[in-house]
Amino acid sequence: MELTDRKKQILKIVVENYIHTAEPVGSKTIAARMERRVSSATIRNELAELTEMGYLEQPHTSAGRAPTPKGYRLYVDELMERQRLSLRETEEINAVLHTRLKELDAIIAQAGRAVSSFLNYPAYVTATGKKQLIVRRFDLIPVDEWNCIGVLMLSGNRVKSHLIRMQLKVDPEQFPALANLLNAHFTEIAAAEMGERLMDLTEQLPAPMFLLLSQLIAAAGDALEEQQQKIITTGARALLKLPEFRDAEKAHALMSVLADGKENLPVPSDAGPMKILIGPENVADALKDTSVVVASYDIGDDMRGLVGVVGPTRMDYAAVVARLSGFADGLTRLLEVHPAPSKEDKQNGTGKYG
Amino acid sequence: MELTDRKKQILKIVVENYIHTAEPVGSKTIAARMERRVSSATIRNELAELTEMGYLEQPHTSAGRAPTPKGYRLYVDELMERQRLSLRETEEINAVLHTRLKELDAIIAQAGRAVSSFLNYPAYVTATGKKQLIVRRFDLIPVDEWNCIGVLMLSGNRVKSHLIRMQLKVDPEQFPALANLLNAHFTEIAAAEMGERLMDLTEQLPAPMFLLLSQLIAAAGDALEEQQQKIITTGARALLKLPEFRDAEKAHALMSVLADGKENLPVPSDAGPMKILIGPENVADALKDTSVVVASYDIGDDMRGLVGVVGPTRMDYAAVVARLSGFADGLTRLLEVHPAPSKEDKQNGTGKYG
DNA sequence: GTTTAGCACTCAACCCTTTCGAGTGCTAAC
DNA sequence: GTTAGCACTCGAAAGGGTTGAGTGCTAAAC
Repeated sequence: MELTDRKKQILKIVVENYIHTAEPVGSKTIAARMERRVSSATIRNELAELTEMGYLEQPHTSAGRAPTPKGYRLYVDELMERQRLSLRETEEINAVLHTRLKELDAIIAQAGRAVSSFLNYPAYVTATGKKQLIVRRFDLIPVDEWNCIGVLMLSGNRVKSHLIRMQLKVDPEQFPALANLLNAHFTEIAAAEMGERLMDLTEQLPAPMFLLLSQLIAAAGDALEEQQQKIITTGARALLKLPEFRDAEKAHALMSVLADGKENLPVPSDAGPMKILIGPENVADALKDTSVVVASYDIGDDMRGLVGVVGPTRMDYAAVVARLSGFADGLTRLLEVHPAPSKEDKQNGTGKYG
Repeated sequence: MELTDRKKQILKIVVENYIHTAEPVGSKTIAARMERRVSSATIRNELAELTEMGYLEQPHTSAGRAPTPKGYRLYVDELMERQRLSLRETEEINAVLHTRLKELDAIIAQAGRAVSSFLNYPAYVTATGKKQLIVRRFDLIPVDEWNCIGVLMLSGNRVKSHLIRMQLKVDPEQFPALANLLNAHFTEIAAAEMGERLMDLTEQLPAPMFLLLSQLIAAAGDALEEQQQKIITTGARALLKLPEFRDAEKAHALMSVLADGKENLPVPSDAGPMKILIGPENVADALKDTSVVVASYDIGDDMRGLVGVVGPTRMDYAAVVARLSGFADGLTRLLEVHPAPSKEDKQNGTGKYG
């Protein structure tokens, strides 16, 4: 038996239809989509042969055809039209990839994963507040005439550094002068003020110097930026174990809320360190059937965050409460501004770069 | 009507049973668990009153009772026994939280999230290889007599820095000497060799100097460590939209494989940059009903990684192939060793600290 | 030889009914 | 106040009939 062009065309139609509907495709549907008009009976003959050849299969006698793996393979290797990405899509992809994660985000995301896998419920973690980081000191380490390493010492004993490629060629001996300028005018102030200060200096500095300075300031501003409000949710998988989410619909609905739930998740509790919201006590409609347990933790002195867990109303409150508060405490300690040297630190005798 | 102690005890039993079974609890079950032996009829009387008072509800006349939100509330506020975490659990929690994420992990995790949300299939990202980062240069910026900022310039133009609290008080003027030692003996070599070199110096240095040096070397070693093999999976949620995973069982099974699937996921394709595995072509049993599309990307010069997507056999191969290769290209470019200054960088005129 | 219309046939999906049993509410006795 | 006993309720599971999309085959048309 031979794989004629018409057979291929039919196979392609079957695959593409099945991809979108997940339903076996019938001869009539195919006939309607064929280039050259043919009757469904003809298609049926062809289908029978394609089935015999192993490219298609029938879930049961009176159903349409679905592709077999062999059928998909042929489709992928020969029939599929390679798509080109639109320019917009390419740009979107690159944009997402280039959004660097801030350090805090990474910690928070990890905490979320940990909580969720510990408790077997979906977890969410937020960080809110108006933390004002300020620069305590600038250092510039010359690398060559185009590059230097900028090192910022920030409030809370944090250090950030990055290689900076200068817009102008710089005599390495100029770097100390630049650093001095930075330290003289731009330390101990909020990021917002830096712009003003820079303006004040416009007239006192030669143009190239000013240019370099503004570049450095911009870089510093970047580093000072801490996410204001970030919500990360993870662990949706855990929901599926629970009988109340047996049907995927419900589970999916809840997960969607969690995934982009920004506004819907319970707000910081004003009172104690721990809050339990049961079913209808939740404000968000989507959570009316679920309970939420939230604990708050401190991020340094000025920010606060929440770790929460979402589950069915019949969640194991006792276990959740205990573990969640353990996590909250752990996070608070982890994010303390002046961390006491921990046992671990002593052991390997170091702080950590990073 | 009064909330007697017995009523409370009954309520507690109902809640705790319901928490574990998700099934309405009947009078007989309760009777069996009561402290003081009573008949099920007595329990039924009490249940009727608890129901009337709004603490319990009946899904239908001939079913047992389940707690109402009000019932849970009472349980949480009064009846629940606060659990204490075992020491082991507390330690586990702290251990997870203290595992800092390496930079590469964060990028990879983010890429995974992006892929999955773009393509609406679960995604996994791996990084494998034996990347040897080496230190190009050390700098130590004195802060006070106890602290300094260590700045490492690494191969691939990466910079890392961290505040280091020294084990001994150090005269700030000693830092340049320490840095010189480091630069003289510990640059341009693999992390593994550092230990040996350090040993070689044992006798040539005064003890305190040696101590400080080893502390700094340990910190550097930490920074050089790049994850060797890391698999991150995300986006399980996407599966639930698909009819083939309508029943949560299937979805959950697949997700479990993904979540800790280390060994089961398709291995790096030796050939081209892209590989499609359809249904039974997969080695792992759990993936026999699903297809996997993987693309590989480069991490600098020595490492490779994979971005993959898992979906039903009827996945939209054309779309997935196009977008996935877009991501792979993007990642390769993002992780290039000598990144060309991007448009973005020119725009805001800076590199970024971080 | 290929294509088409026509027709009998198949079988999952849907709906309706019946059966079954866990669990109730009530009553009367202890 | 507690208990045994019994009739009752109602969801879940199992059986049976109907429906309709889709097939395979045959015989006629191209």
